[in-house]
Amino acid sequence: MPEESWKPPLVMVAVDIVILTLRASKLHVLLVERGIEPYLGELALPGGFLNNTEEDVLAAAHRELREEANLHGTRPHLEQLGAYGTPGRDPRGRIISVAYLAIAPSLPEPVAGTDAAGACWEPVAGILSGGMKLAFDHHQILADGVERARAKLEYTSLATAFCGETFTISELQQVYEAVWGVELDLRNFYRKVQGVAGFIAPVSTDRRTTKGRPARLFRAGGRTVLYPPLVRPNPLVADEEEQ
Amino acid sequence: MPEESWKPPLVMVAVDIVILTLRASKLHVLLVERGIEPYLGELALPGGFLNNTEEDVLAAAHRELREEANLHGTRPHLEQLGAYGTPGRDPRGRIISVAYLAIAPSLPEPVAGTDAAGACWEPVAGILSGGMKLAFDHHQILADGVERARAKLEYTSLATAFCGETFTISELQQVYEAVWGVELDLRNFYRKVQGVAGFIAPVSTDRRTTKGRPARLFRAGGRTVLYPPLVRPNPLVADEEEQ
DNA sequence: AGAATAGTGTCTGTTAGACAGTATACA
DNA sequence: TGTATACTGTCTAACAGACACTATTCT
Repeated sequence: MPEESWKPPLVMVAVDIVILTLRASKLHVLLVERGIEPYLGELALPGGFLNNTEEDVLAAAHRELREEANLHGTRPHLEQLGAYGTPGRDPRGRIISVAYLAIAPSLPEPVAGTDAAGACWEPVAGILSGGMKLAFDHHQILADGVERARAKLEYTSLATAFCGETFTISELQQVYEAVWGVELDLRNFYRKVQGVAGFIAPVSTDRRTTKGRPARLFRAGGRTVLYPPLVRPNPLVADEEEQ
Repeated sequence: MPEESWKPPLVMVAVDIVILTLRASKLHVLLVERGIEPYLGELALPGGFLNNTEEDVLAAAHRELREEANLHGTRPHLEQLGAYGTPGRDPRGRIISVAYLAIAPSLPEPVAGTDAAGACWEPVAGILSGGMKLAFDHHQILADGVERARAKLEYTSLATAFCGETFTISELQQVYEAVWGVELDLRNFYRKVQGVAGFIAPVSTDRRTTKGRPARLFRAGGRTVLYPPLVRPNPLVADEEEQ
């Protein structure tokens, strides 16, 4: 038990961000090549320490997001994943990292972040299957972030955060298929999506595509909680658990 | 941007725990009366600082759980809710609190925690409706914890964590009704619960109750992820949002 | 037999999944 | 009119919600 003059230990606080987007109909995450030790030269999630004792954690996440990804104008979705504070996760000392999940619309231009030297979009599938190692415990953080995104697609309008201001229904379907890693029936998807009140709202204009019939445009409806939810197909219930 | 000799700021790290249980068929949370400033004498979630620089955050949560609630033998469910790190949330300085959600079976005995002086179980409903103020940002943490529990009842076997080693189906139903704050149809509940493979497993013995036909006993089946999920009734979809 | 609690069975409207055809635009 | 893309309609099996009765124990 703490005595009278006992002082709590001091630790460093960092933020790390799982920035997800769609590129070429595949789920990608933004990674940076580390320019300093430890893990110099290896790939890691973008992030950094709090600037000062007064900086808000969420504000720090927003700042890192701005520095690393060049999201001109767009206000991406940003939510906290949790704190990762196992001793020894960073050889520099006791560091607690607050992880965030960000969802960005797929931008035509490549990364070209102002700050981080080698920033790149990497396909998530290859990393999760163990084909690529990340620094620190970032593999776990990424896995948690992807699982959060998959789950929230079911019962929130998070999918629209992957799209631009306006989008077509098949673009929205590609989001679900890429994040969930499944194929969905086109007709059932149309029916369900348009059946959830307030999920998507029609926009008068049509988008001219290369060929064929132009698709109708939609924007995110006001509703953020989807009811009834869009349930993902049975994941062949093998019993695995968190914690 | 940090320069060469820049050092990250140091902050204090605490853990706070939302310990939920069922008492008299109502959802309760464990609160303690603060014995020191700030918020001296007010009610707060149990918690405290890391013991030392080497203590794991999850281990600290387990330690606080052991100190505050006397859970003889039972291994309660414990999962992280997230980090709460807004500057100014604690007048003593910059403190980041990692919040945890714990679910404990309802014990017949009152609290009598070894450590905290005035620990008591308080009904959650009254607090959430604004009828009771908590110290710090603990009202928000409690609200997040309850919402997490409500959500996880749908698609995980979390409800069994509210029960003892063995339980009857109507006891399980009382968990759902208390946490969700709704009434469920008894017959549909029996059908659904027994339809989810691996959710509950029968135990040969019957429990002698006061009167009437003895109820069959079950224990938690191996499965932690429920498929199909037990969806809670439509919450009259009014559009509210987190973040 | 009555009281008290435990546990089924059925009916119906809705939904999910599977599937094939029609519509619109451009060359 | 051919091609390429966008969209819609139907059928069926399963499920959800509503509802009323039977079963077992003790006194």
